[in-house]
Amino acid sequence: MTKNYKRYTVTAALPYANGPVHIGHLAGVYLPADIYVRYLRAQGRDVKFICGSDEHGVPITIRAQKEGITPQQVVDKYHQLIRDSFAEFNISFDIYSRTSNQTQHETAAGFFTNLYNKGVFEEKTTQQYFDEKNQQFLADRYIVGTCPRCGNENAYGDQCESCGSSLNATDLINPKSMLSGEKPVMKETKHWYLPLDQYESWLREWIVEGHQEWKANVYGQCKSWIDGGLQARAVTRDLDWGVPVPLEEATGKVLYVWFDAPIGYISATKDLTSDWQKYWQDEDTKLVHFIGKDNIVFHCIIFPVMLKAHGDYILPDNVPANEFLNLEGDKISTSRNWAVWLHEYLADFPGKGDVLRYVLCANAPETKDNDFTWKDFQARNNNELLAIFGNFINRAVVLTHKYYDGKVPAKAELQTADVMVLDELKAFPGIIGDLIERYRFREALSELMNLARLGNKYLADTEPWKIIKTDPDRVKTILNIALQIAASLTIVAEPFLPETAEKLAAMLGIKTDEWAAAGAPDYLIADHQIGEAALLFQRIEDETVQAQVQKLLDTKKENQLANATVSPAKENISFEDFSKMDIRVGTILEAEKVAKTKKLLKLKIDTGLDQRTIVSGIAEYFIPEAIIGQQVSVLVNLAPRAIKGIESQGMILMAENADGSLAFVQPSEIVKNGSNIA
RNA sequence: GGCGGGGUAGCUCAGUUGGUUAGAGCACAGGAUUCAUAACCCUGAGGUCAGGGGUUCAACUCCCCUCCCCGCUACCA
Repeated sequence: MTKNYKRYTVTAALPYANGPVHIGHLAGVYLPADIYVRYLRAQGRDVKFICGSDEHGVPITIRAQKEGITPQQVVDKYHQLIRDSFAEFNISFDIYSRTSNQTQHETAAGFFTNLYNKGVFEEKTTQQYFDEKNQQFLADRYIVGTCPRCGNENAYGDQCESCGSSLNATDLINPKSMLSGEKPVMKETKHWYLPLDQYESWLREWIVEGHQEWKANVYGQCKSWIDGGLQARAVTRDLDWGVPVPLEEATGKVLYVWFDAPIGYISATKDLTSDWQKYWQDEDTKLVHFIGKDNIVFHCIIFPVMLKAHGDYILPDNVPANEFLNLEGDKISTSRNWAVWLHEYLADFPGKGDVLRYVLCANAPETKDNDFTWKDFQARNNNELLAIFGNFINRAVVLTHKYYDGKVPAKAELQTADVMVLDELKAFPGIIGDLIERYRFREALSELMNLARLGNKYLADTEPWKIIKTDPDRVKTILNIALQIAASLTIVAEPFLPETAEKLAAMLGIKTDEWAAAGAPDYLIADHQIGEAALLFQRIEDETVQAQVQKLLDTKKENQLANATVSPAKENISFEDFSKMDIRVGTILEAEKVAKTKKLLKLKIDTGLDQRTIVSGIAEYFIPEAIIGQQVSVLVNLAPRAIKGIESQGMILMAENADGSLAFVQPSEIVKNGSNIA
């Protein structure tokens, strides 16, 4: 099973260049990848760490249009921002490239041509919606219209968020382009498809049988996709932003981003070294993709099929995907600005990159979604990094200076306690390294802290500050061993906390880059001079984290206000049209949640005319018991409709806030049920 | 709707192929100590392992059902 690889190619998911990166990106992908790579390097292994910005695709063109700039300007801006953020957190890519560059265009086009010449693709001509005003085909996501199932007027071409049904763009009533607001027309277009279905049995053999060691979330997803049957997927798209399809008949078409992006790993490697083929085409190379869970299908199914179809490439040995990180109980969301942005964190906490690395690794979403809170951030800094790690180093160094002018004392005869501690010390690098190789970074970090704990306990048990008065020679041994622990800590901490390790190495006068030296009982030789004690970590006060929480709440609020756009007025209607609507005041008599739905309440309403049942999508904002007795406005002559098998006879009028929350439209004082609203 | 992951101590999480009294860190309580950034060290309390049923000598672990959270369902880590 375990193969002895000669070298490693490690990739981290290409961040999409239409926004900055936040703690979720770091915790989910870049930090674990960086720890893995730093560890491999410290082991002296041959490794290339590859990443870059993903700069193509529709969302970037939309963003450019919104901001009134070119797509290139959009990606230039975010490419730099993202690259700098990673650099500041010491994510040690060997190259951070980008998919809009020349190498990528050539590589991706060449890859396509290779598969095309092999006859891999299927060609299909289909009808798609086309925006005549903007002269472009529309992705399903960019078409809005009325949902044929529930009547929601803001359903997307792929899904209605009101009733949850998944749709085809052609199902929508009154479709409109989100780009121009115009009604799109159907137009014929030809595309090339990657026949994933033809690779099903191969995928089954490769993953379902061959990679049962993959993480449960990854393996489970892959198996479910393969079992569920795969479909051919278009690899081209009608768009002018991307890698042009290298065929005469395909002018105006580009490669679809998911085909283009993973090839970015290869082209980035080309930009890094002329030796790139060794890292992609040699069976002795171990390929590992670090990604988030949303990317599993691309890295485990689609890209491997591309590589397999090409034939010259190796396949990933593992794809350690993480789950998602939440922030203070809510999903991280770029559009809602609910995030801790990396560039902002560093502005607020200069020099504390390692603290965030520590916290995000200790609480990484390795097996399930996790929550980042500022309170936890503070606690981990103060109670763990500072109290256990920093404090141990400080004690050892301060005592050495106090008794021996900062010179490492020589060991005398060892006692049982010393031997036991040295034995434990010896075991740590192997334990931690093994965990890293198994992608269990959280546990590896916790073992790192246990090493610091070992040091603290050793000092507490041997009490050199007491013994110095009675048995000074004994103290020499104790401090020698304490410093050996500190030295090993430096080395094994480097993958996790590179800045701290560097400071520590400077303090102890050692190097950090030799993993093999960690755990040794005599790494520091007698009389070696160490530097003055400097604090590795500072206490983080309550006010500091409170300010961060406040900042988060403020930006959320500001963002909400900014987003509270008023939708444009609809077309004029005649009085007759209006008077067709029969709106009455009614009272809610009963309310209960519709089983197995998130949003639906089944209401019984006294409309004055009758008592009727209405199903309303308001359950997320109201507790059923609490709304009984309230008066509401009811559209009573809306044609009945079955929702979840219950006939809904009318509609409750609601006012919707910017955040999606709802309020009843109700009379300011109690009126008789059945009163007309006109 | 289909599928995947998860539900274990107040909080964040471990728990390998079913096998004694279910573990760790943080928080909490008590003690000890003063070299150290009010830090360290020791001890303790704290769990119907979401709920129900089944298989078994034995179930957190395997099977079935129910509930809850998250995600995917084909371009937001």
